[in-house]
Amino acid sequence: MAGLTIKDIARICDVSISTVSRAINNDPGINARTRERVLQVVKEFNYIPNNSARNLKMAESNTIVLLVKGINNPFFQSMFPYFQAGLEKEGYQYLLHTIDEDADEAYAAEEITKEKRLKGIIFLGGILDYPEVVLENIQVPAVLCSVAVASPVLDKAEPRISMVSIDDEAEAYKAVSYFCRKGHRRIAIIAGRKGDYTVGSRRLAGYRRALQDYGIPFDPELVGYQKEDLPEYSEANGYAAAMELLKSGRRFTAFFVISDRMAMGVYKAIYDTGKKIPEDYSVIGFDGIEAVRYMYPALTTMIQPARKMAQSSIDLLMDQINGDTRKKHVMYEAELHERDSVRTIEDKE
Amino acid sequence: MAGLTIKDIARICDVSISTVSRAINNDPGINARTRERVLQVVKEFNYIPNNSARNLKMAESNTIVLLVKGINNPFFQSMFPYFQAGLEKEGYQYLLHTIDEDADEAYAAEEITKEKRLKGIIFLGGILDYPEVVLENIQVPAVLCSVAVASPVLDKAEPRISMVSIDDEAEAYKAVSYFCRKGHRRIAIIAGRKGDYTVGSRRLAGYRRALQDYGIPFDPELVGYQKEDLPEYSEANGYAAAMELLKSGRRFTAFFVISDRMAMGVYKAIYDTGKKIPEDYSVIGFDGIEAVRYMYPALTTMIQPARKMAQSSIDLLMDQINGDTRKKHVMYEAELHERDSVRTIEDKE
DNA sequence: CTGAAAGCGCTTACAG
DNA sequence: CTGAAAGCGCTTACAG
Repeated sequence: MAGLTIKDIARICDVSISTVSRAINNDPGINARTRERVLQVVKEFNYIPNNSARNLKMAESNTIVLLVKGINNPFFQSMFPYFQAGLEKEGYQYLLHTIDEDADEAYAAEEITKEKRLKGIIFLGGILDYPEVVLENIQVPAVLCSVAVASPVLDKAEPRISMVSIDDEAEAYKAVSYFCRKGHRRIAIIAGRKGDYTVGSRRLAGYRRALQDYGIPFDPELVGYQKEDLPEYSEANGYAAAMELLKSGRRFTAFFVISDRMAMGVYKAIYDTGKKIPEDYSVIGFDGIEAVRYMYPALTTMIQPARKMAQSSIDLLMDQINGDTRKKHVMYEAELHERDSVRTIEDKE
Repeated sequence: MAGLTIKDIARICDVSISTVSRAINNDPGINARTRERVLQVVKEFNYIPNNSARNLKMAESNTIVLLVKGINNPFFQSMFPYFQAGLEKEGYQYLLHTIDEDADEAYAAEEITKEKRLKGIIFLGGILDYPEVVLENIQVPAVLCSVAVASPVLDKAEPRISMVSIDDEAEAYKAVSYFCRKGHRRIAIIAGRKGDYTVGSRRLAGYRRALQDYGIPFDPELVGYQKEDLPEYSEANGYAAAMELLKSGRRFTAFFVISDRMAMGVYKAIYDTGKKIPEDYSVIGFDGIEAVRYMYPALTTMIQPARKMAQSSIDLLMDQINGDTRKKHVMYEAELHERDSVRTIEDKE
């Protein structure tokens, strides 16, 4: 019922199914006229080959999957077009495969690898506790992009997996140092969830190190953790965490917010308490998503080089596909984009 | 090389492959102890069945795909969690399949239907010029959600396809009428691209009808079309179109913007020209995405009932799966959410 | 309850 | 250049 098979086309054309297969796969060893005739029928009857059968039989396909955990993350979303264009330029088919926030990326990767005969796979987002064993299992060229991994794998000299990332600790350090240089000394942070051991904790660590280097004591009361019951890194979570800080009575002049979406929530919290940006509170975000350029005032934020990160991921994957077995770790720097949400505090204040 | 097959597991367990298959598929006709033993080995060796083989053989799977055109559309994004939760609640596997802006949704649908033995498919976004023939071809329960279709299919009495939508013309009419009741008479619109014959043109039509009903002459100079060279419905496009209007020297007091993301761009254009919202310009958006609640001032917008639309799509699909062949068309109303971006113009002004 | 066998729709050596 | 045949890894009647 589900439609025509290669057999039907063969019968109609009065050739063997081998010939039909060769025609649709552009096999060089086929008479041009025969190919035309078959293709004509294929078109006319709107025949579409069954990919499952194809995947089952073929030694290898031409597709690369981008396995995304966190489809709602606008920073990841901003990378999709780059991945797509880049992979297409290399001549590969590109398949976006999304998994739930609570799904197991390792299992998902193995599953899809078995189903399709992938040329390669790029992990975007998520956490991999034992990346080497996962990559070992899937037996397919792979690279991790913005994936949180356990640190042992990150041996600089001899990385055991290919990955591209930023140094979350260092970038958070930059942002907070900037605040310090602008004269801020009471700086709040909207961090990860309590107990987070990935990106959130690394950015928090950078925050603490910056404070220390500038001789500012760390005040646990100035740390706003994301709520468990609100979506992670969402506007709502930024709003809730900021509101709590704002209402705590603690004095501070700046918010370092570890995601741009949360920064949008922070803006609203500030406005809702009748305060102004940057006069009363300065704000720095993280990610560099498109939307925050349009906030009022435009958000100063740490921009992750989305395009470069996507391109590097593709490059590292191509290296592997082309037989270069050396794994590489590309670490990018984020860039503080100064816009209008941070003010300078003069000494006399 | 790609890992264990069912044969390997059979050999290890010293049973036939039939038995392994029954164990992993929870077939009732199998000895409980045998099943345990097999499952134990499956787990230990981390065996994952090949889905292609499974799809090829099985009469029918348990999966439903959500075929999305426009992965970057935040309104669609906001529906993902509802689709996921709803479909899971019904006991189905849910697969998000995304296609490019310039891909052919009809072809994609046929392709995936052949590959997997789908229980059903939901189209989200995109355009279907001949929906009946497409749905006829795929031979699988299907519903269209927010898909632009040619009107003939929309016979109210006897719809030939199942779909859920809003009435774009009527909703735009509502928004613009609201402006009129608030005393605005010079109202600009940020519309679709020139030549758009789908959502954009319908909302523009609603705009024109509202003006007419309120005795306001239509002024083509107040229509800002989206630029061809900027992403559709993006902040950047809203910014560019609004800026052009703002600099044209035309007098007007309000912007009806047919997408929230564009409204974000409009905000910035207004601010960049040194004007205020809503004092100088009032703004109404369309969609009801999360982010615009956090704009300053909070955007008044037409909220599409994302949750209900997702749920209805699921319900219509379930009806078909359960054998009800009657097609239905569910039309929802959007709701104007009054926030802070529209001011009242007094008579004397 | 279990196994041997057929077959899903393709691709790809192998002969001719 | 073309066809007959094997086989990818499963599921599922059919026997026993």
